[in-house]
Amino acid sequence: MSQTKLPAIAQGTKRRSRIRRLGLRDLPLDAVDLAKYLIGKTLVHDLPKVRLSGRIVETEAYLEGDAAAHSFRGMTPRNRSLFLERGHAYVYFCYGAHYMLNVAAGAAGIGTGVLIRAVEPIEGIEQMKRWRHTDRLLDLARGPGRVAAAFKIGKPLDGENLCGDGNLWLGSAAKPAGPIGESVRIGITKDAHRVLRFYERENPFVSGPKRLNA
DNA sequence: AGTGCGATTGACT
DNA sequence: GTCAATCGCACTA
Repeated sequence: MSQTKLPAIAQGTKRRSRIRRLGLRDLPLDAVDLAKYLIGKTLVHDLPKVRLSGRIVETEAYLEGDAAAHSFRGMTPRNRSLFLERGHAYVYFCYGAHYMLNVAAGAAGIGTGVLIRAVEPIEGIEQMKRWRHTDRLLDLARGPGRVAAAFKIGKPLDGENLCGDGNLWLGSAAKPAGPIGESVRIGITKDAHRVLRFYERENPFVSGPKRLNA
């Protein structure tokens, strides 16, 4: 009796169970804690024919009373998803060309969140290459606009609950996160001195200038 | 109704 | 390294 030949479906089940969906209770309440917590966790987008997934390797926190946060001047039609309970997606369109994915933080009514700035691709790499119009693995999801493009994230996913049973979700870490680095946030002009950017050190999929990634 | 600008990217000197 | 593209939205009037 051979044990080596498992049915394909059983192998698939076993492989998939390495990553479990994160629930609301898994997410720290505080935006800074959440930004650090998400490093190393998995971002998954299940499309009809393919699963896109990757390790989150760079994040930024946006807080209450933070002039750089979109919520600074209160709720508007654009930023309302940022005020949802933690774990919801806030997808924002910027520079006339790029979408960016945030994970809302805090309780409902609090406009804080975490920007996903870079992801190390794991599954669906061929599709990501096609959509991103590049074969360079390192460039697929290095930068917030690229993350959204590689993972096919656009306005329709704004407000999605990433801790529910939807197609876009957060998963546990496939591999534990390495040492976490900190720096100021990239590309902002207000409250620019605050150290609210977090990344996995020595990971080549992290964006940003070298001086910030020491 | 008009204006300014942004949590960026890709192309180019 | 520099720089233009591009457009939805918030703000002013």
